[in-house]
Amino acid sequence: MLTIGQLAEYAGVTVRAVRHYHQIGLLPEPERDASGYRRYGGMAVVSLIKIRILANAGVPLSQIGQLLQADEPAFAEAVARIDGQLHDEIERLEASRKQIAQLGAGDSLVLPAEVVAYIDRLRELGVSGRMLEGERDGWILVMACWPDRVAEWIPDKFAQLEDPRVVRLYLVLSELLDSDAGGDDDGDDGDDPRLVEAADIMADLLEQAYAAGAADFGNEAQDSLPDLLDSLSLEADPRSQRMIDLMRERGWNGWHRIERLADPPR
Amino acid sequence: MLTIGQLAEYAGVTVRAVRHYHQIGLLPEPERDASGYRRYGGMAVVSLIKIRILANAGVPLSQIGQLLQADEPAFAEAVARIDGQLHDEIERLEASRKQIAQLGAGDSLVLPAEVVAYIDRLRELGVSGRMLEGERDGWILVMACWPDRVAEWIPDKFAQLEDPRVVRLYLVLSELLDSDAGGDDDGDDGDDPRLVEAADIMADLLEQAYAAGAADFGNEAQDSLPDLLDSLSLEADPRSQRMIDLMRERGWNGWHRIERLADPPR
DNA sequence: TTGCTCCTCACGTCACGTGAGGTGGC
DNA sequence: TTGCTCCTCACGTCACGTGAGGTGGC
Repeated sequence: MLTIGQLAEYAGVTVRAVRHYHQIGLLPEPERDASGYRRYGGMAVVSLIKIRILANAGVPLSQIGQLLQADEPAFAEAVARIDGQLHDEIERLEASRKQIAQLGAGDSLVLPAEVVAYIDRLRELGVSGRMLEGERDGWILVMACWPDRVAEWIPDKFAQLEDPRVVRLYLVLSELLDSDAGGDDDGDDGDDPRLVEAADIMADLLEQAYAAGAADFGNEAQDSLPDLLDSLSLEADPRSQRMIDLMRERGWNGWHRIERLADPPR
Repeated sequence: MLTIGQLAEYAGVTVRAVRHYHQIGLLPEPERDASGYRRYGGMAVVSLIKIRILANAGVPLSQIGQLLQADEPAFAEAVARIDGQLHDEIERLEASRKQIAQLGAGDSLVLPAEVVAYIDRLRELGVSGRMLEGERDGWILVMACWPDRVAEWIPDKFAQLEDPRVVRLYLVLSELLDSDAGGDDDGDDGDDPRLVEAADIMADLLEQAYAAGAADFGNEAQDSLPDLLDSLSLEADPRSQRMIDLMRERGWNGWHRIERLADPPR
């Protein structure tokens, strides 16, 4: 007859696990010897091994008892169900593997291929790592808010890259992000000339789009996405606030949610 | 700005999960609005999505914070490690699938192919389902105790099946098991003739083996396996006790652990 | 005004892990 | 005698779930 430790070893579980199975009534308490030790027979080994097979398959302990009592057809049905769940779980883990692989590669994350291609194109154009991270985070946000619209927007974004001013804008912002957040935070003695250049280009582009009749600049009426993108920029780099101010000076309100200010800024 | 419910929906988690991440410091507490509600920006959505990707990959929440702070090489290394763990987990689940499939098919369980073949052979010879279950449980026990010796024993077991008496023994025990445990438990008024026949065959076989010089009948000195097999039989069917008694009358002690009694039973 | 979301405790769940304090076996 | 196993509470862990009781927003 086996002690609890031997039983546990045969079945490949801990002693505590065996005691736990007793507590919840999954494994019947065996008889005790003279000194109060539990003594197990062969049946306990067999039961415990079956319990572990089901538990390893993810079956809750609360169901294993009934399962081992069930008759042939009921048991076979349950086994088929468990097998299906295992299959699903394996697929979930395989999808998860792909996701973290992307996460490790630095880009894409959960992003669709078009967006990855767009970010890759930016990299080719010389946009820096920090800026690419910002782009990626922005697209993650876009995917979370409007997953269905991304496919429509991407071609426009590619087309815009044909304009050298757009590329220049990306590169200037790149440089800005890479230059560390700049000595003191509060001293506003003169703007970084690159920030000014970025604002100038931006205003220039918007002016042209406005003249061409682009009424809402892709801002959907009640959607929070542009606001979220604004807040993302602000959280990523406080200098975004200054950028927004500069845009306001040039007659534009907001950065991602864009409105033409009718009057010059007050 | 988003409420906690909107944030949770974008990231595909529960509101409670978001609050939990605040509690453990994984996601920073955002500012509150006038009525004390949390208000989130775009950064929170991005952070939450990254957290979920890592959590879904099985990374403990307690590690995710540091992971997202880590620099490129450290992060890439961690991702490689996580990917390896996912790979292992998938393999574990696939092995588990095979095990429960076997469990569903009724036989083998964790048994090696030779044992499965032996049980299949018994089935062909007409051994009943209940008896086969007993055999299987016995072999599970053997695997738990002496996994390495099974391969040596199986050829002998097959060879024994060439002897018609061995087959007859299996069939008689089969019939016994299938006939329900027999009216009253305590009334020992006359043995089932099949039980007597089984004991006779068994004694006959042992006598022959003893005469041929098989000294220890495969019983290893201090091993508990034969005792466990005895206890398994006893637990599976109380009539096993009577079988042991009958064997003792015929000059043999034990059933699976077998000793020749020097003298006739006292 | 009704229903929905939000808030903060705080206990519950699942499958054990991990001491705490004590006794038995070799 | 020492070290190892066994015993029974009983609290801890992990990632939330689930009310409990109350307030704010539309």
